[in-house]
Amino acid sequence: MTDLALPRGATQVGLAVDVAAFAMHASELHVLLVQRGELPHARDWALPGGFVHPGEELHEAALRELRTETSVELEPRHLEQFFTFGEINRDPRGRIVSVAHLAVLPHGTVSVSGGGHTLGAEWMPAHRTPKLAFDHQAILDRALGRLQLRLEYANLALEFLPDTFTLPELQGVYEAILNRKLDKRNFRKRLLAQGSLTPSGERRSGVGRPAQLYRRAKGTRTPAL
Amino acid sequence: MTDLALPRGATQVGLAVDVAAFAMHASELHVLLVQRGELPHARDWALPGGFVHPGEELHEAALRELRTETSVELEPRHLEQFFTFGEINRDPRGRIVSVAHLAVLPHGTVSVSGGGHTLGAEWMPAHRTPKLAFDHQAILDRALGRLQLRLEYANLALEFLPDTFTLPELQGVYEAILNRKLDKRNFRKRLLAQGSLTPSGERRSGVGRPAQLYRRAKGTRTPAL
DNA sequence: CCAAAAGTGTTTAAATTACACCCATGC
DNA sequence: GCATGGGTGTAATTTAAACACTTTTGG
Repeated sequence: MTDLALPRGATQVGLAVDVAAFAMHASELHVLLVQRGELPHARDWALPGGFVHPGEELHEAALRELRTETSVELEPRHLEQFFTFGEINRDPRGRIVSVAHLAVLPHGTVSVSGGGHTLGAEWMPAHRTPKLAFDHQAILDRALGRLQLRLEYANLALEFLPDTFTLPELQGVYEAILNRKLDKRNFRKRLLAQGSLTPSGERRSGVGRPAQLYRRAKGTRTPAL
Repeated sequence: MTDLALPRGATQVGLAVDVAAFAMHASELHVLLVQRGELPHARDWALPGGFVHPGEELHEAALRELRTETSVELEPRHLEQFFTFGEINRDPRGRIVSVAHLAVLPHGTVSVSGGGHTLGAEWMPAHRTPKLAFDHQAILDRALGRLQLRLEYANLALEFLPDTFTLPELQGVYEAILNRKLDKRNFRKRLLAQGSLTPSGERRSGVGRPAQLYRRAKGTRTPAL
């Protein structure tokens, strides 16, 4: 491999990543937002994101922005690129192309606080967010669409839950993402039939009858796509 | 909107597009390839593509590259971005991020010749291509996957055909893309049931019994996605 | 009348939907 | 013993898959 110069006329653009990071809280799907501390759009809420560093892969940049703009400590259980936003005027600072990523964080990722250049970070209900900076509402909409698609294909719902979980909890994840109610009996039938769950033997007590705990069956990791 | 400077540390990268353009020829799915005339990878076959110009939208760049690198005269009937390839070392000239596009050209787009910096352009069977430059085989593989997905969702198969077409022709498109045979009776049942085809009244004669001609039913344009 | 491709229906299996009551526990 | 949430089965409908022969035309 020879090292060659870029041809003349090759547009140099700012390369950024944005991350729509989802998690479940209180039976509702939440998305992680940060409050911007700088112009443009200072004080507006936005998806975490920023510029890719030299020598950094796209997914590494996505992870870094997630970690530094928020105090999220946990590794995402799923991370995928889903669309690239490149409209000329999407950012007033110049031509900035953003490769948007979808991330799933496990349950328990509750407390976040701002970091880096942000004033703060918060989990907000994904289906009703405040006005967002730039074209981030469009990015979020597309992320939600992709999330719903992935629910059917991959077992992506499992990534929202801890290692062991109950069937009503899993159903709650589906309902929060699809934004509609599902029939309990049909849901259980379908999920158990596909054989990707193993009963752990334990049960979880709370109010009402204790629920059977399940875990992901061996050899059913979410495919890489 | 204030005009602001890019922050320090913002990576500037070369922004490119590549296009996997498909069409049907002789009952086989073909992809449009160009033979490179310059380093790197001179004389290798590659997907048409190149750098985005300043002030040019991503899809405009994709269309321009398609037109200038090949002599394809027709408008694509479908064009969508499907993945962004950004690995650090995918191009020996430096950090070049390519937004890959999938295009569908209508039937009849037969003759192509090289243009611009290419030595030539050719339609090649999509499922068995020569060794390709850069990571273009990976791009093509992903394009084929996306094409198969779209077949189910949207009526993307119709975009491969002229305005009027026969059911056996349409089935041929499905079979070429899915790379397997389909049952004639079930295929017709399914397609006619979904009500997106209207018989034109005409028939097409050739060898054997003449076939009924159909056209796309009104109000069933392929969704924008 | 023969070759070639178009066209047509039925049966079976599988998947999806709708739907209502009993069970186990904590207080 | 009662409130709370967990758990279970069946019938009806829809959808998908398998499968072979007849029809129309040109030569």
